[in-house]
Amino acid sequence: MSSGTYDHDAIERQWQEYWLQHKTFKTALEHAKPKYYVLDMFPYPSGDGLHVGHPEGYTATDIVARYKRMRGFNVLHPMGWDAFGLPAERHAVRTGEHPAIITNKNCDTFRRQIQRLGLSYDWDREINTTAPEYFRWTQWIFKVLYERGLAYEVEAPVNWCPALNTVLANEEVKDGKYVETGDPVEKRMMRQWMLRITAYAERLLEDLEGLDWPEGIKAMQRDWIGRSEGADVDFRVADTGEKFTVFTTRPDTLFGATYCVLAPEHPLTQRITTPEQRAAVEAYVRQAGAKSAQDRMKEEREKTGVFTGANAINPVNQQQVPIWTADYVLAEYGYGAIMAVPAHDTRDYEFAKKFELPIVEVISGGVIEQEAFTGDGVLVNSPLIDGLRVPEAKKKITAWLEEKRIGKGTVNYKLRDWLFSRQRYWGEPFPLICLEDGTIKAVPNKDLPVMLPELDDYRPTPDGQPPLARATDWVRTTDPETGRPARRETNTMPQWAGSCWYFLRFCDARNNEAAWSKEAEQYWMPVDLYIGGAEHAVLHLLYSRFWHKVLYDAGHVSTKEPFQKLFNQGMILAYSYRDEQGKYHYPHQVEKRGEHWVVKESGKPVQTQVEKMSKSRYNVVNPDDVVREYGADSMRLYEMFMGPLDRDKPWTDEGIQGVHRFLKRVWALFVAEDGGLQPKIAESGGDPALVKVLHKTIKAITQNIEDLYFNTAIARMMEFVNAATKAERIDRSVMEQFVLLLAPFAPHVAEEIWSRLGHATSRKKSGRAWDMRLHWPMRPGRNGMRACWSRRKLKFRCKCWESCGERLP
RNA sequence: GGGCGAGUGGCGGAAUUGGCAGACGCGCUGGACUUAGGAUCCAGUACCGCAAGGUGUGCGGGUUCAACUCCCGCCUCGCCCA
Repeated sequence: MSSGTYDHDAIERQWQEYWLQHKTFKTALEHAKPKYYVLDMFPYPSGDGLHVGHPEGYTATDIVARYKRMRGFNVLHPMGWDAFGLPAERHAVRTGEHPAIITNKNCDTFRRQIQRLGLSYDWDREINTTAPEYFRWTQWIFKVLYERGLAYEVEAPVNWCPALNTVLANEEVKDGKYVETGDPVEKRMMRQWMLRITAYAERLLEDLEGLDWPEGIKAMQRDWIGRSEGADVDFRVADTGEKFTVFTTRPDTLFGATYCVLAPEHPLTQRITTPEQRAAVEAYVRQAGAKSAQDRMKEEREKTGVFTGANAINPVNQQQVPIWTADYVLAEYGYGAIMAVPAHDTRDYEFAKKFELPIVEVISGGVIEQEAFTGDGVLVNSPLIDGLRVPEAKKKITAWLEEKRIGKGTVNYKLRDWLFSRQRYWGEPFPLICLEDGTIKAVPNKDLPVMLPELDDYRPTPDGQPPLARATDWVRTTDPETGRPARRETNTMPQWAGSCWYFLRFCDARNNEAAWSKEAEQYWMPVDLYIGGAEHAVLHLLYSRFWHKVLYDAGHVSTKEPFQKLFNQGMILAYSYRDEQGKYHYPHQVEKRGEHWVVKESGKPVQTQVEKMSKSRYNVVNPDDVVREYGADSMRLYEMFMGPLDRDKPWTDEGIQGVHRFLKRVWALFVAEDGGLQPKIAESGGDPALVKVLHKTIKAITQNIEDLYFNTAIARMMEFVNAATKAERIDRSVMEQFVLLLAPFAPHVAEEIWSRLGHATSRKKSGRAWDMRLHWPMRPGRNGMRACWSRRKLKFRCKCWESCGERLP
């Protein structure tokens, strides 16, 4: 290829083919080099293909990966597919086709699209969570959890969606409906596998401290874990032998407790109800069962509840207070029972007002005739602790309760154990069997993976059993130790399972003997930089951290935390055009006339706004189209140039044209119309001013990449090109260093120019040729303008770095 | 209601250490390329004003020689939690 025009398509295809063929980005353990592990949140390969949102994070990590390689790091930069999941299963239910077929097809599409972006992944490490050689180890890790007592079975109330015949997670249910389809969801008791994540609550909270994560994400995790200090207090039920325990964060307000509330599901609720209240309580309990936890907790909701007829005895003053049942108290939180202090708790206050229950002030400072006072103040009406302020009062009353053995100081967490089973086909089977006597046994490691059975019909059974129950021959098995008959577990794991440990598999992705080798894990972990969307702020990141800590305790990994630095990219939005009837129009169907946007054909006015991309808004940008028209380099550059990585920002076609023009100017700066080098690039005698510009550019871009400020890095390159375009004569060495700066951002055009500059890249190792992928330009040291980037003179290079006042890699 | 974040030209954004506000790009205006321009190149472009000059970083106050940046109070938007 020696054409003088910038043929992005030919250039990009040529280099992509070269990289793949030569496995240019294949990584191996190299103990002599410092390592850098840069990871993307791997995608679910949906049938829609890649979205322009995906490459934003991928490009950012790719720039960092390429840059770190140039700085002498051994870089682990892998990609894979989080491929279990509901869409493929729905497709299977509809068509009767095995979900692996559509899944693999989608993976192929994603791989092709991702490779077309020139991302420098080590494809020899590609993984797929649905591959038996992968989920074999997911099952193995489940066994680690199981054998450490962290997996257990319960009959639990679950969100059951009759339309889908499956259980849903709490976060998948809103207003009593499945968020995806709007199908109604009800509570149902069901045998479920749970993971004891609550056993790790304290450590999950504590270890957030040392992580280089956005503060907002840490705050969300802290909030999710929801640690609160308080006290367990025992209340006796008057005239019975019964008692119940409440958890309160405000033991200082015990003297203000004027009633108690049991959750409708609390075992005592029905037992203590007096005959005259029975009918009302039973009706109420039935009603409450139909509501979701989220709905019940809503503050703006009108409080409801029923008196049980029974009274409790307040342990601090022996006063009798009525016991109510109300759905604003959840069975799952604390003990499903509270002492109500209407004077100092907003929800109790509303409840007391509505049902005319007494309100007793025990902390001065508010106007309790008007509203609950939740602030700090001085205790009143509380014989043991009068005159103290809230924190001291808490301490003193807690000590008193402990002394009297009617309570104790405790820590409570909002975090619940993790509901880990799904009644679905397309997930990892549990490596468990159940003997006839009910004993549960783990499948021996040598028999892993437990494969999914082949089915003709992927629906649940008519009586509501999971689809796996259809495979009767598969379910019926024998205990490998004793030969006795046994049954397989028919639930499967949730989609989160595979993504909880994929970063470990990448360290040693082709290992058939173990999930990973100790050597590889110790070398590569932890992940140095993890980039992905903020939608995984809590669940994926918390679940992964939990598994990692379990693996750490079991001696399988050497770091307490998996992800040292986390960064969330923003969303890519797009302009949408909607007319007065609310109908959306495609961007090519509208135009701007004067100040207003109208539909081209009809002249009807449309409103324009920036929104999330979606098919229904007619504003989706397809990466394939962008790459075809402008090339992968332009796409990469534009996604980085739009604005700061962590911010939401709108896609515009003019914007990508702008960076495409920039690349054309870069090309023209090096390549003359006849395809030869521009004559103004000379061995010596170039404009000395440009050397200064170059050094400023090197400094700025180096720092910008370290800080992930890619938009300003690109602006600096544009400034350099503007200056270089104006110069009459430029030193070849200056131009060469500029190409190196460009390379992580627009690798195809940079490699092409590099080879046209006479460097045959890694194709030959003699003469001028050295690998541009292993050299980052540096500013010169004190004693001169000579660039110091010789690979052979590593020592000299290090010295130079120091003289620049910059840190060594 | 609570927490976090943001508010700068026509637009995306820069100034992240208190030190020339508006880098860079888009758009727009004018010009060149002896045809065309949705190609390319050159010049201009915060606002008001012919100009001299004046005004400007959501609003109101404050600290400072100096404030987009720090402090206090408010408004708007976004996200998360309730």
